[in-house]
Amino acid sequence: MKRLTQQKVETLIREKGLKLTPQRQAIVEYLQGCTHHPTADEIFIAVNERFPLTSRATVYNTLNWLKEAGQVSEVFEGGVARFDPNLDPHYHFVCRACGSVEDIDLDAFGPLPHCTLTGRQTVESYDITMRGLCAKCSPRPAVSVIL
Amino acid sequence: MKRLTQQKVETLIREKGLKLTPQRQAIVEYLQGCTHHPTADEIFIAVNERFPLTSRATVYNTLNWLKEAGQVSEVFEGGVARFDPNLDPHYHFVCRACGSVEDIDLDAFGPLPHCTLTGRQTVESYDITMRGLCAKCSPRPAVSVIL
DNA sequence: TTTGTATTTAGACAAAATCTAAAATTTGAA
DNA sequence: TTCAAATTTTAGATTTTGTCTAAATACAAA
Repeated sequence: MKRLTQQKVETLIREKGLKLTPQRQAIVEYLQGCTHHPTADEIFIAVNERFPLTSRATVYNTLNWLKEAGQVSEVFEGGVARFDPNLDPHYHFVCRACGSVEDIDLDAFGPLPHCTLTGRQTVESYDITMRGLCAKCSPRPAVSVIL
Repeated sequence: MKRLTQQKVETLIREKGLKLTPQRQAIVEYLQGCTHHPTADEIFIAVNERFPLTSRATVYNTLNWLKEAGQVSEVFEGGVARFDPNLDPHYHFVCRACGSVEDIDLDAFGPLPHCTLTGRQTVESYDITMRGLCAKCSPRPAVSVIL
């Protein structure tokens, strides 16, 4: 399971002659520890708990650089941009009730059928987004209880 | 091939006791004639060519109503909301060079393999977005020419 | 034509993201 | 350890996208 790491980011920063700042480290650490798909604002708030004067510009600059460097991807759901530190190829599940976004492993789907487009497009990748109700929001089957 | 139509929208408007205004008609006509996936602003500009004082609020209100009524869908690509008058189930292709969004017929893919999620989610639908280069942006194979 | 109600408009407002110039920090080298 | 150069950060202004509001207007039924 590949994921954004401090170490990898540090290497990339050094390679490009960029600077390792505490703000950048805090953003990466937060993303690394994330179990969900945070918005820029969630990241901004989290980083400000550790570095109270971090500006939004820094958060956006860092996120944009991480995107370009291929260390996070951006997922748009319901008009909201979210950031995804999961570097393994994967799909997404979005709950229509609570809006949560879950990662779905590639092999939940099995191999996709070969796809031939008629319009001479060059297909390089594809995303699949499943929609419905997440476990928490799904109605549970009634359970019999012996009293 | 199902598509948003004036007639269907008029029927829905009457059914709900809403009013048929020239602005609404202009928005629907524009969407109907669209070969691409316009943004709210493109629609705003197009409608204002015919009705110069149409406000953004009217455009957004109408688009939101059309969405609720199931007569258009909203596609988010690259952080931009686009509107889709194609009512047939379909997928999308997005060009990474020019950003254009094309509809891909459902059967370009063939039947999808059965998908079993382990997390007790209830899957109701899914979207597939293919990414790559569109026909215009794809490098063409060299063609031999007899001189 | 009249009337009641829905709709439109212009502009205020809000949220998300980008840009700017000045101040501060990082880093490599002395 | 100190210095200098370059990058980065900050705060706030700005832009973009979308929503909300109150007053004016237009639709549609009688």
